[in-house]
Amino acid sequence: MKASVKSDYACRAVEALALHHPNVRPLRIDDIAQREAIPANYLVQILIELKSNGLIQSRRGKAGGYVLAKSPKEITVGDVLRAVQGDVLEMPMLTESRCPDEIKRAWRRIKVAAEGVADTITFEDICADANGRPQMYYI
Amino acid sequence: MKASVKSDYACRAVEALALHHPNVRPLRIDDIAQREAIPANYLVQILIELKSNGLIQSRRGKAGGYVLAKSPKEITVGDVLRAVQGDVLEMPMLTESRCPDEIKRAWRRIKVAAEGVADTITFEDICADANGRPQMYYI
DNA sequence: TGGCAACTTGAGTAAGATACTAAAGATTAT
DNA sequence: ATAATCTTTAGTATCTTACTCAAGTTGCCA
Repeated sequence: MKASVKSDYACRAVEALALHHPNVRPLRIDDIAQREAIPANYLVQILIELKSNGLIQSRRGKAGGYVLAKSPKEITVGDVLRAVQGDVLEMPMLTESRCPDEIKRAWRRIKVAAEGVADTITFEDICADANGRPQMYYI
Repeated sequence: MKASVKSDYACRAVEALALHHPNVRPLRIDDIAQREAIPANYLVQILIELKSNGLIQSRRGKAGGYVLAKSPKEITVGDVLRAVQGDVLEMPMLTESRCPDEIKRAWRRIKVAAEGVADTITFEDICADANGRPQMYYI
């Protein structure tokens, strides 16, 4: 199992927008790209996916750009991962009949654990952490 | 994040050997391949990796094959994943300086959660599950 | 209303990973 | 000896990743 660069870029882009929230002035692609050191032409595609999944909004034309579609506390890392790659943790073997049920259950437990944590971390948490107020991660 | 077919094959192969344990007669590659519906020529490479990581043992020549190197309760899914892919959950962004610390911490939480579960599931658990004695997964 | 600045869309692509196949070599029981 | 087995290395078709690029659309503003 391996996390992709793309999902990292997506999280960093949403973080940039979350840190900018609730400022109404939209952030331009190039601003996000430069601030987060992400190739602008690649970021374009990621932002489109985040938008089509309702996580961010865009404004076209001059003075255009992106803002969050909802508050940072309503967006989780899990939401971002599902937006850019369909699932937090893809497990093709779960739909393969040749994989025994007991092995599937083991895979599913790992998947549930990862999703559970990803769905727990909001971008409010991440912004607080960025500002030196670490969250109570291990309750 | 996506789990590979290879890691699934590896778990299924170890399960086959665990179900055979503690029988001393080794299982042949072709036996495991046929029972688990894994391409034999691919399984060869996986078994070598499992062996070089000390999870299984081999005997060459006639009447050769594979057996577990230790008891099923001493082998976890995490051990198998580390053997065939180096880590339970690879996260290249954790070593990239461009990734902000607060995002890294979020990734690390997901990684720790997945590893924690993977290291909890032993092949004794899986064999018990296969034999209709489901484990207490959610304590 | 013309033009520029921004997002949008779709096509293309180099490099690497994945999931195999194949073959020659080494070892051991009989 | 020889057959059966593991071992090792090489090769490869397909897919995915992580991009680049260019033409199109929209909206603000002078």
